[in-house]
Amino acid sequence: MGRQPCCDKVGLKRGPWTIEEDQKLMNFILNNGIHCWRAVPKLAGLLRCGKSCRLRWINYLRPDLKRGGLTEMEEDQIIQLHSCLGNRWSKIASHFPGRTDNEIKNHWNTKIKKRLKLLGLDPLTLKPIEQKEQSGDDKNKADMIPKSTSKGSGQGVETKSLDMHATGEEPKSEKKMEENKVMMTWDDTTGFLNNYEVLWSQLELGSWMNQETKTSTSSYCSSSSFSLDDSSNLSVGESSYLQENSLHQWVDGFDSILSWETFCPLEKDFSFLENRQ
DNA sequence: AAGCGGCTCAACCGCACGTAC
DNA sequence: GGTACGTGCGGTTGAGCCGCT
Repeated sequence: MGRQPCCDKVGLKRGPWTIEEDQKLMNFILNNGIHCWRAVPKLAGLLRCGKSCRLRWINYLRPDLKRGGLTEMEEDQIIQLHSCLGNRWSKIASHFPGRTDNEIKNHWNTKIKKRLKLLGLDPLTLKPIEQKEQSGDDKNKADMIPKSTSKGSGQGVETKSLDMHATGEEPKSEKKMEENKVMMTWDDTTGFLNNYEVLWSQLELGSWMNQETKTSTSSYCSSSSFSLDDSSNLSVGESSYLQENSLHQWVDGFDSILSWETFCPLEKDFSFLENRQ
């Protein structure tokens, strides 16, 4: 069969977005909402493909984006979520309101992965890597390890089965099956998280993860983004659902026609656009 | 000051998925 | 059920920045 390209690439602009393009896109979305990404560039007067517009909006223009680096606590949560979900960046990102999958993916690949390796842990499985791979200088390791994490390296500790870890290497045809494994019921998830906490506490690694942020799963679960405590009357699923929905509602809200004047109070959120060269 | 190498992150690409017809 | 289409996702790339020599 073969799929057609998402757009006719002939005559379309690529590469970095200009301020004018950003403003056109933002103006259009804020005034008209998002109905069909494919139609957006045409209607907004942009020489970009819909995909490119979507990416630009999600990763950069969305007013609810959090700016600035990820905190240590967020990093710890990412590590834990990654151990559960594997490279499902969008799912991981859904637990961090205002963060994008791209941002988290980049952060993982450039920083967290490196840090875990220096700790002697396989970033995919969190299992200890062979000793020989650890021969790097320890001084640098110490620099990479957060102050709260310098307690232990997890060396020689056999991690119990964390088969739910996606290795990121399984064939995509098995994705569905894998999804079924990961998409546990929320009750299962809660149970898993409890077990996971026990697991962490058994690992020396757990101790460094827990220290400053108290990010065993209990604190992880009481974080703002994945809260059991904050929404004690809600199941984890419900609270997570609410968080995801808040964004959907936010986007849907634009369907009810937001004028540029309405948008003006948000101006400060977009000041970065003017500050760019 | 210039050259170099490593790092970061925005953006692209290709494939998978969901859905309408 | 098969096909076409729009969207989402994850992997990868490359330009620009920064620190070091």
